[in-house]
Amino acid sequence: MTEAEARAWEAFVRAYAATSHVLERAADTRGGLPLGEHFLLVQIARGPETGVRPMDLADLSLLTRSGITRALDRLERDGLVERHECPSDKRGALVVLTAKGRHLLRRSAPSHIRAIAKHFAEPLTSHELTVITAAMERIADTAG
Amino acid sequence: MTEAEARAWEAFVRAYAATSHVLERAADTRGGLPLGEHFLLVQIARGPETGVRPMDLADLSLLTRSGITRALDRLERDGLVERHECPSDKRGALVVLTAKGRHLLRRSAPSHIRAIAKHFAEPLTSHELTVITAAMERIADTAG
DNA sequence: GCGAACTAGTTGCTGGTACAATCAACTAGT
DNA sequence: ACTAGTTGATTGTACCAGCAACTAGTTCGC
Repeated sequence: MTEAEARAWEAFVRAYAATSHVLERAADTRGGLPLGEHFLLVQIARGPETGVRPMDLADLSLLTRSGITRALDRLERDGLVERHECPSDKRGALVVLTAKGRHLLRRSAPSHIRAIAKHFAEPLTSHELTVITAAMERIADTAG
Repeated sequence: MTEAEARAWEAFVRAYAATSHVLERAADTRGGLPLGEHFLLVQIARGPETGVRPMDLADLSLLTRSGITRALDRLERDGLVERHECPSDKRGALVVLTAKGRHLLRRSAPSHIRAIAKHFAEPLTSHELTVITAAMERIADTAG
């Protein structure tokens, strides 16, 4: 590994730590959803009407299967999602947003988006944005 | 925020999650140091001979002050670092590597570096590497 | 069909992190 | 020097994540 690569890695790690801390705090002070839960709800909202399999959520994937279980427990306890039985596979569940979950997601999204724009996107040129998107997707796919 | 920005953010988060998981596992199976502790030891090794202030470590910064305290507790318990009194400010401590810590860091670094090269740097072109370094450093500095 | 291998999801346990409160030491204003 | 306010570091508490072990349902090979 070259010196330049090491420097890139360190900058990458520090950038992630800095932005995630800032966003977490921003969400917290505005009564919004924590980063992880927001991400999860977005994935569920994007999925088919019939629901999303927890396993697919794990693959997407910031959490392991057990992490998904606990996160869904919390979201279900708070009435934001529901688990339904999967007709084609009785082991599995189908997770869907409740009306409350959909509503909270819509209400929480704007400030979340503003925070990302301010702390992540704004410092970047459009060329950097393009390059970063391609590079990050490649990294995520090869590593994941 | 534009669609492109949202996509960049999501790719960024997923890339971080994927690489950090892979590296953590790689370090674990080879008996190496966990990511966070490795990072911490590197920062301490880089610092002045006289030692590094825990607060500076927190600023660098993947952990809060309290996180640094616990992490240093573990490292000190394992004999990798020592806390000395700071002569110029008696509230503070000066953290230095022990011989054992220096040795373990040297032994752990190569596989760590190989893993970063393989899962982070290798998928990138040199142009991407340059762009990413500059962009990530800017993000880390503006957010942190 | 029927048992073996596999997969989806959950749970006990352990370890790590943040937040808030606290203590001690430094700094400035009087 | 005395007090007020700030800063470096530590501790109590609660929460969150991963691993490994487990249950239940599915699929494959014979």
